[in-house]
Amino acid sequence: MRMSEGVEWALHTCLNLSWAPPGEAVTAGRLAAFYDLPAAYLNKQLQALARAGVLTSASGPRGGFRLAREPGRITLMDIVAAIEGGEDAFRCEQLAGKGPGGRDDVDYRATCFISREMRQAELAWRRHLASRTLADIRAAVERSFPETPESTRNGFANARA
Amino acid sequence: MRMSEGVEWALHTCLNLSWAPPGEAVTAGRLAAFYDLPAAYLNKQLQALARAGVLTSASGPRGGFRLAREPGRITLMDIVAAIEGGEDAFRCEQLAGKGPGGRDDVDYRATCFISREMRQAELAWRRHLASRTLADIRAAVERSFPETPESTRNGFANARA
DNA sequence: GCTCCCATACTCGGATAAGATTTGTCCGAGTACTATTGG
DNA sequence: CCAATAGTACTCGGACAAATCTTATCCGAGTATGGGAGC
Repeated sequence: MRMSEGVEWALHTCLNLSWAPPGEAVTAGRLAAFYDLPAAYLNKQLQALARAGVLTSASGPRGGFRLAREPGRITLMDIVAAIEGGEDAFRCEQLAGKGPGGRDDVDYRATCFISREMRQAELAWRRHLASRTLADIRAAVERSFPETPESTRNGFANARA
Repeated sequence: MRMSEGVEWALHTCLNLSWAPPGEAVTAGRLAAFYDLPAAYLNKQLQALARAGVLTSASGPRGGFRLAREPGRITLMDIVAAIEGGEDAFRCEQLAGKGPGGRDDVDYRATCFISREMRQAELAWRRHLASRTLADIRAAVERSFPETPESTRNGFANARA
């Protein structure tokens, strides 16, 4: 059970976008240059974020990506779900229904105690991620590293591509 | 981020083993027949559980698998970790260290706020799984379906292989 | 009759392929800017 | 001098390939059983 590498990219990139000059879109190329990532692949992840409504995108000169709403209304869960898809990691194949005494007319995703506990565990995970917004992270970073907003903007400005 | 199918098999199989006649080992073949699973592949998962110390294994006639300790001391986390490996789903590649202002002598897995929150979320997940034992599940099942212990033993007895 | 030994059948264990998902790359569609041309 | 227009460069978007992980299968190593021979 390994989470896609793109999730980390997406999280950091969204955070960086929260420091972008207001009203300006940032291209995938610049966002990728920030961490020296393959631009085309990061672009793919950003597309997913755009489809999920986390980012807005624009083509052409002056185009690029920007946050679709204020950072306080974007949770880590939003970003993770956009990249990984909303499905549970543990997918109950209703094994209990295939054993002796199993019946076809019962939905074991609701009945099976194993399935329930696994779902509860994931729910705890989801809840934590949903309780943290980009604004929270941003504030914590700024408190520890006050120079970050400016150095991030400089990073965008200096990056070629 | 998809959890291996083997985790579901392992959980159900361990639960079934908790109902096995005491002192008797059950072969991978019978455990697989219970849910009509590919025996050789289930065997592979059971090997992992044995390596992790959840099960004990024995070769030859009268051989097979059995729980390595009482069900009250086997958590769902033990089983999941045995199959999936203990590593986190989110693996911090220390992206923050590769950006402007990043330094090589800092461990960003501890510093980076994104990494921290992701780890916290997974910790919540782990905690839930670690708080539930096989005995808990078994008790819940027996309360709702009192015939399960016997029908499971019958399933083992009747299964060919 | 009892014991020892050997052949046998059974089961786990790890090495070996097939399939699926993730990762990475490329080129085309669309858009805003710019320079040029005509009024 | 101003406006309209055509060209141009730039960016996202989705289609296409490589690599990695998961899933599945197979055969060999080891072990308890059962029968037979010897005492």
